[in-house]
Amino acid sequence: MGRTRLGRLQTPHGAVDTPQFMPVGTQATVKSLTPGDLRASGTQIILGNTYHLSLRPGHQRIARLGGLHRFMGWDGPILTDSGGFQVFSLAHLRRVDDDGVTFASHLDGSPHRLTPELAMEIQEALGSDVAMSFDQLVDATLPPLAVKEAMERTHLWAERCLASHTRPDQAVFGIVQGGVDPDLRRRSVAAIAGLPFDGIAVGGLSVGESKAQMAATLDVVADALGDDPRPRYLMGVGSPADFFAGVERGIDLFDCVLPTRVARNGQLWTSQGKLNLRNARFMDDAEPVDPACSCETCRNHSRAYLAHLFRAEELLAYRLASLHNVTYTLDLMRRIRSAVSDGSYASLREVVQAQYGSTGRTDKPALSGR
RNA sequence: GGGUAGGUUGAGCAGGUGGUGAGCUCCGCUGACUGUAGAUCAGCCGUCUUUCGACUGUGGGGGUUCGAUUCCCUCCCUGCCCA
Repeated sequence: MGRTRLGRLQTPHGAVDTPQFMPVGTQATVKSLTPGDLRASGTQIILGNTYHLSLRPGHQRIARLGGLHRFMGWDGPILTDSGGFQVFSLAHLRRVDDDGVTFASHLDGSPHRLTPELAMEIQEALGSDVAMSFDQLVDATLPPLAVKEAMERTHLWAERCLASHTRPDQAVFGIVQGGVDPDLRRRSVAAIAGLPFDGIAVGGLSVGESKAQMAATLDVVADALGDDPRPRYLMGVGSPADFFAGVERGIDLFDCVLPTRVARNGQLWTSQGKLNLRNARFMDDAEPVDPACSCETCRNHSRAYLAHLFRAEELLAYRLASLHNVTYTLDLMRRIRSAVSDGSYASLREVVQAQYGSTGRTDKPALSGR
């Protein structure tokens, strides 16, 4: 179990039990799910996005309408990403300089500037419980010099984010970068953890590197952080198996689009592994998606029904599938928390690994046992 | 009954005026998806073969020709117009 830990994160909109998973609601909605659905799934905290919401509908508008919580009807905690991921995912639509990033809007091509100061201003206007520092995420397989340059820029931007932040009721998390290079990662932890952030995020992972590289990098970060008490957030992870790799290395928070995205594409996560409900074999399957699940989808509907809805491209397919996958994921996190408490963690990991594959061991058996 | 336009691989089409028709879109099958430009994308989708490739296929039958999807005859089917 290594560095596994349990905790509770306090925010102005409620507490969050950790380790915890945050469904992603980029555009002020976790796609296809209502706040009521999220509550029913056990969701405690969700994500919003600086870049998307500033472009549409505009952060000032959201502020005028009472802030992001009120705007979207979710009164629980919200963490907002800074737009750093879009520096990566919209690489062909942006230009980076030391001061910030200029995007050509993915909506209409219009120029849109994002700097550390603007990213904080937008997040303060949105009123999220946790704001993320503006960082530069790069492909870990880029030449070391490029990874180093992005990391150093991230460090400078981190200081500017803290310097410009004004809301006392909003936490700010810093982001560690440095690709998969152990030395860069250590330097990045030293730089970020040395600043008065409220939490420390690990960025730049799950972007194409191997499972082994991710685990090894998390080991390096965990070692470098030592007994730092602040919440630790592994950004963009992950799959059922990946949660174990993170939890064992001291991660408290995860977010990922995977549960909702794959749900919309017909992949359902269950206690029996993953199912692709578009497969012909489910057309006559009267079983619930997951007999072990008590979500609305599994209580009331069959695999055959969902298989039909997907084929017919009925909108309900996306909601029922997303509701189930989010429920499954949050149930899994809850099971992980209780397994850590009662000592059954190893057997839980074994079961989930068998269903969803390896969690990516490092080449050397680091952090085995306790 | 007369006239006219057609009949192409599950569906809908493209093409083809005597010399290699397996091209498209659906449908279907499978896979992928990790801080959401994603209810998306990719592969396959006549038969055989892992691949290369080979073979078959333009409504049926017949004819002309070295060679027919193309030209001729005939039959069948469909739409429309006339009676």
